[in-house]
Amino acid sequence: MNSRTRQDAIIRSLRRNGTTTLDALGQDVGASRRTILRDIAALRDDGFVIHADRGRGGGLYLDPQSIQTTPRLSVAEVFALILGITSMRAAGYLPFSALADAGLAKIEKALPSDKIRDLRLLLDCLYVGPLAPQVDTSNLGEMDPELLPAFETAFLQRRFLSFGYRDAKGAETHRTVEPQAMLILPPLWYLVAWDPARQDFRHFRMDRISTPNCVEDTGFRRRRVIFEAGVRPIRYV
Amino acid sequence: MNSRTRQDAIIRSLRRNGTTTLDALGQDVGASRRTILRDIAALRDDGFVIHADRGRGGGLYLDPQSIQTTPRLSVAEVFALILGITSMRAAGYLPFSALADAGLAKIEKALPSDKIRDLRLLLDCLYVGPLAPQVDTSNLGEMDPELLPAFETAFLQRRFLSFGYRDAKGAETHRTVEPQAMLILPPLWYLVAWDPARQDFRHFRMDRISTPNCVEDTGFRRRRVIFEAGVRPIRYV
DNA sequence: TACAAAGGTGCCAAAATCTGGCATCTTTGT
DNA sequence: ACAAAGATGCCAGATTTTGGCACCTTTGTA
Repeated sequence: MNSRTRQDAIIRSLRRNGTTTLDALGQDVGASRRTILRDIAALRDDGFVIHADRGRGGGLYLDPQSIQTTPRLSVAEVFALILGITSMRAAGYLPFSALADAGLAKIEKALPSDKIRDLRLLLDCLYVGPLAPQVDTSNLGEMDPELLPAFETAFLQRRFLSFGYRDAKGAETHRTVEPQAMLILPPLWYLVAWDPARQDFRHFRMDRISTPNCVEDTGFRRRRVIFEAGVRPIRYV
Repeated sequence: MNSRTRQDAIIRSLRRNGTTTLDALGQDVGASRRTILRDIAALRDDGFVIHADRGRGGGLYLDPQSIQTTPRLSVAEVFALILGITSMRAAGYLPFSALADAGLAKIEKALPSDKIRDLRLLLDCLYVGPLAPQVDTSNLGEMDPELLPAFETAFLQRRFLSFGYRDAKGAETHRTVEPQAMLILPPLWYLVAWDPARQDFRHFRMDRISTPNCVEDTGFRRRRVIFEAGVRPIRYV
């Protein structure tokens, strides 16, 4: 059993038993006291609030409120995710039928780890607050058409993109990045890109980007028929 | 560098370079040829379609179409997730303001792994098809009120729940599970529960559940003030 | 107040896993 | 025919994880 699986088991055990002891946990998940302690430290580091009472009659238990304070997806957000997918599908946004009758099966498979920790966190407490009757998606936002040509070239020819950027604090910087995707968080557009200088993905608000232009061929070569025919269309939705 | 990070680096390198060789990849991500091969095997196992041409003039490259056939979230679904969250918030569904101006920051943090593989997959190709102008979330579905009392007791008192279940093929089974959450995938309700017999989480469509009742105290003990005051409210939204 | 039971920490050796190198095989363009 | 490129199996070394131990702190109770 790897450490992730064991940590999931610990969370389940805590949920199931309410309050337990280190030794009982060890018995339950089949690991030593020392390992359980290490895992609990890791889980706490991950944002799980696990209370521990020392002394005689002490024990370990999950904080019922912890879900609201973890850095993970909040319950409401996960719920929104699921509802989001479903309603998008219902409205014809999604050409796929992956989520049809399978319930959560696809979502389970889709989430990065094979066992869904965040869904498990969701399970801890379902409270989403009052629901409004209708989702309003008007004003999805628009991209400044002046930016389009440079972006289109960058994406289609897989070139680096260079531009000026004014961050949230108003500081002006110059970036050269590998454009990866365009995202809309209505009403704002974002460029998602790999920044080689910072060795990380960064997100740039489109309305803060100025004077973009392509600076370099990234060396992408079309070698196979599949590439000849399959240069992917970039569509700005 | 751990294997996850290295595999991400491999995917990026493949994207950036179009076609490369094992040795070039090894140079790029700083690992041996053998390790690269192992990682590529793992990535393929994970659903990435990585073509390899043997022989002189061969090379490795990502299948541009692969994104549509992986078992992970499709691009459109990830997009729907993001749009879903945002529009839910805009409509007042979410009491939190976590996603306010932070763009994807919260989503990044929230996803199970510290670096978001699915988002990276999303980055590989952004194509969501034509968008409908309006999301329709009417008919969110309702729960059969006859089921409520047993479920309420099961959740509030943390008891096992026993019921008859007719699966998708019409087969009738009897289940005894630990109820974890209620989910709505409009218009359907689901019970999410840990099935001890199967040692896994299972999802049960509410309309396929019959004669539920609580069968056993799970041994949850209220030991601390925090539990006395904090028995979490289960609200059926 | 002493004591026992519970969580917490540091350290080290054993166990498990990961990595790199090597030999060898298969495939394919020239 | 040959060379270049991917694929596989194996093994030893490196790295990480795990378990055991000693010892500490905290706290309810006799």
